[in-house]
Amino acid sequence: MKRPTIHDVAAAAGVSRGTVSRVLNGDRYVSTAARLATERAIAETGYVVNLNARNLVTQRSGSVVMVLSEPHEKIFEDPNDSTAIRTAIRRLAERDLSLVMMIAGDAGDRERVLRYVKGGHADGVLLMSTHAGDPLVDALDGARIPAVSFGAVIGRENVIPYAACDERGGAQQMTRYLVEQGRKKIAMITGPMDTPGGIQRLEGFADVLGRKASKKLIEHGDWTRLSGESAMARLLERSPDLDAVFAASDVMASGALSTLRAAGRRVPDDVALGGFDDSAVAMSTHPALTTIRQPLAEIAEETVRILLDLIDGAEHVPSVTVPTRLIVRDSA
Amino acid sequence: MKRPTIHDVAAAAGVSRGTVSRVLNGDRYVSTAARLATERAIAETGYVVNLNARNLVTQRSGSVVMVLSEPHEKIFEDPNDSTAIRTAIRRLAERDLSLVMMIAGDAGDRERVLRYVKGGHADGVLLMSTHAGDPLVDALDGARIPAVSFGAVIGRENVIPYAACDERGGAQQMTRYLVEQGRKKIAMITGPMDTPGGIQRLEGFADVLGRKASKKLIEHGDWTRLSGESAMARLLERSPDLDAVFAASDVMASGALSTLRAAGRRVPDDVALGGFDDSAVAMSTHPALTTIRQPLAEIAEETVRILLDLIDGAEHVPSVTVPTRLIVRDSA
DNA sequence: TCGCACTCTGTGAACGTTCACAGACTTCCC
DNA sequence: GGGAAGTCTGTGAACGTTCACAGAGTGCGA
Repeated sequence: MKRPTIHDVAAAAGVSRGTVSRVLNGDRYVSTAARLATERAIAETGYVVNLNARNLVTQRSGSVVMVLSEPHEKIFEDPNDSTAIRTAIRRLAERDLSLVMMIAGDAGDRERVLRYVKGGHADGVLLMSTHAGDPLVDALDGARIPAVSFGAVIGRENVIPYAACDERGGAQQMTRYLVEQGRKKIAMITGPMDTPGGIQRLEGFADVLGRKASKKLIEHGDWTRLSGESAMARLLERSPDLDAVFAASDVMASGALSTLRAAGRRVPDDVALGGFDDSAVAMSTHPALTTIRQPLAEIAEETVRILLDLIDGAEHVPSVTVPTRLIVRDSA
Repeated sequence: MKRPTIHDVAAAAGVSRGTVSRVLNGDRYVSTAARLATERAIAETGYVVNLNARNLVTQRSGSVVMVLSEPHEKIFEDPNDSTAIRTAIRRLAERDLSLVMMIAGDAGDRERVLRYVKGGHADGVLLMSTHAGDPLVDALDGARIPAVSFGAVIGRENVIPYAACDERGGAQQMTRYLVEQGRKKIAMITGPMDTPGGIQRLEGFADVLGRKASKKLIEHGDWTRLSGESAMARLLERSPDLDAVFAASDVMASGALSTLRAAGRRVPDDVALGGFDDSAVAMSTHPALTTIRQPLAEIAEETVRILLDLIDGAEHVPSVTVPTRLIVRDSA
C-alpha cells in the first residue's frame, strides 16, 4: 500500500541500498548483473525516488523559481509569451529541475520570495519583467543566488545577466524603414521610461533620426492600448502634419490606429504606422501592422542557458542580445 | 556560514528543538516566554525551515503541479490568462503551497508528470486545457490523486471536477442577441469539436436557433485566426446572403472579419459579427468586437478552491460553472 | 608469488525536520 | 492533602535518501 522505498527495491533486486542508489544516479562501478536486477526491480515495484529525501541530503532543491513582477504589464501579453514559459519548463525538465512560479507584487511577496530562495528551496531564479529599483534584485545578488532576467533589469545590467532582443537595434530597423519609405515627419510613442523596451526603443529611434527627432514628436505610453490612443491624440494635436508613427508595442499601435482612424487619417496612405513585438494583435488590426519581431523562444532558451551555467558554478556569464526582424505588413 | 537549523534556533532561544518546532507549527501548549524567545531567535538567526526535511517526515510535498497540455491552443492566449495563473499562485501561496509547472505534450511528458505526481512530489494537480481522451486523466484518477481541471475535460466531466464558464449559456446569450437585432440568417464558426468550448458553444447556438440552425450555416475552426478566415470564406461561398456570424472565439472572429472585409461586406451593416472570450483582440479590431466575457479570474478561484477541498480530504466536490456576460461593442 | 590497481558491493552516518511519548510542573476541586 | 486534569517541555525515533569508507574480489605485471 505504501510507496516503495529504495529498501524495497534493494530487497526485490537482491542487492543493497547503496547499489540501488548508484544505479539511480548513474554511477560507474556497478556490474551489469546488478544494474539489470535493480532496473527490473524498479519497474516491478513502481519505485520513484523521494525527492525530499534526496534533496535533504544533497542540499539542493531541484527547482528554479520564476518570479513574476507585478503589476504585470508585458509578460503573458500574447501567445508568444507562453512559448517563453514552455521553453523554460522544457529546458529545465531536461536537467530534472522543476519550475516553481512565484509573484513579487508588494513587499510581502518579495519577502516571501526571498525567504523561499534563501531558505534553499530553489537553485536559481528567473526574473520576469522586473522593474528598475526592485529591491529583490540587490537582495538576490547579496545572497549570491544564481539569477537571470528575461529582458534586462534597468540599472542592474551588470548585476543580473539577461537575455533580451536587441531593443535598440529593432527600433533602428523600424525607424530606418519608415525613413526609407519617404516619411518626413516621424513621431514615436514610447513605452514607460523605467523599462528597457521603453528606454532602448526610444534610443534606437533617436539614433536614426538624429537631431530630426524633436521632443515635439515624442509621447510616452504605458504599453496599454488606451495609452496608445491618447498619446496619438496628443501627437496629432501638436503636429497635425506628421506622416508616420512608430509605437513601441503592437498594442499601443493598435490604440494609435483607432485614434488615427477617428481623426480621418488613412493608414498607411496619410500616416504610416509601425509597431513592435509582432504579437497577436499585429495580425488582427486593419491594416495589419508592420512591426518588429522578437524571437521570444530564442530569448527564453538563452535565459535558461545562462541560469544553468550559473547554477553549474560559472562565475560570470555574459548577457545575450538576439537580433530582431522587420516584418512588413500593410500599415507602413 | 551554513544555514541555521532548528537546533541553532533552539540553542539561541535556550529551548529545545521540540519547542521551536511547536512554535513554527503554531501548536498550542507553548508558553509565551518560550514563544517570544524562539521568535526572537528565529529573527536573529535568519532561520528558514527546510522544506525537504519537513516534507520528508510529514509525507507531503507542499506543492501543486499545473499541467499544461500541448499543443497549447487556448491557454495563455490573451492577458486574461495570466490572471488565471496569478490567481492560482496567490491562492496556493496562502496555503503555503507552491505551483510547479509541467508540460504534457507527448507520451514521454505524460509519463514524467505521472511519475512526478505518483512519486508524491505534488499534493494535487491542476489540469489546463486537457484534451478529450488524454490518458493522463484516467491515470490520475486511478492513482487517486486530487485533480481539477480549468475548464471541463470532455468525456470525463464526472471523473475530474472542473470550473468553467457557462459555455452553452454564453453562446445562447450571443445567439439570442443576434436574433434580437433582427438578424435572419445567422451562421456559426465553431471551435474544434473535441473541446468543451467547441462543443458547448455550438449547442448553445443550436438551442436558440432550433431547427433554423442548418448545417449549411455551420463551419468548424481550430481557434486560430487563419481558420476563422477560411471558415468565413466557406460560409460566404455557400450562403452569400447570411447576415450574421457567431465565431466561437475572438481570434477566429478577427479572422472572419478580414474575410468579410475582403468580400466587400460591411460589419455590422451587412453582416453582424459576434465573438467569444472578450480577449485582447476584441478591442483591437475595427469595428471592436461584440463578444461574450468569461470571468477567468473567478474561474481560476473556483478551480483552486475545488482542488484545495479535495486535498483537504473531501470525497467528491461538485464542478462549478460561472455565468458569462454579453459585451456589446460595434461589430454587432 | 606477491602486491597493486581496479572494480564492485554493503554499511553507518548524516541531512533537518515532526511526532509520539514521557515526565515535570500548575491549578483546582473534593 | 491527594489526585486529576491541564499545561508545558525535552528526547528518541523515524522519514528516505546520498556519501564516504571499508572490504572483497579480480586481473595483471614484476
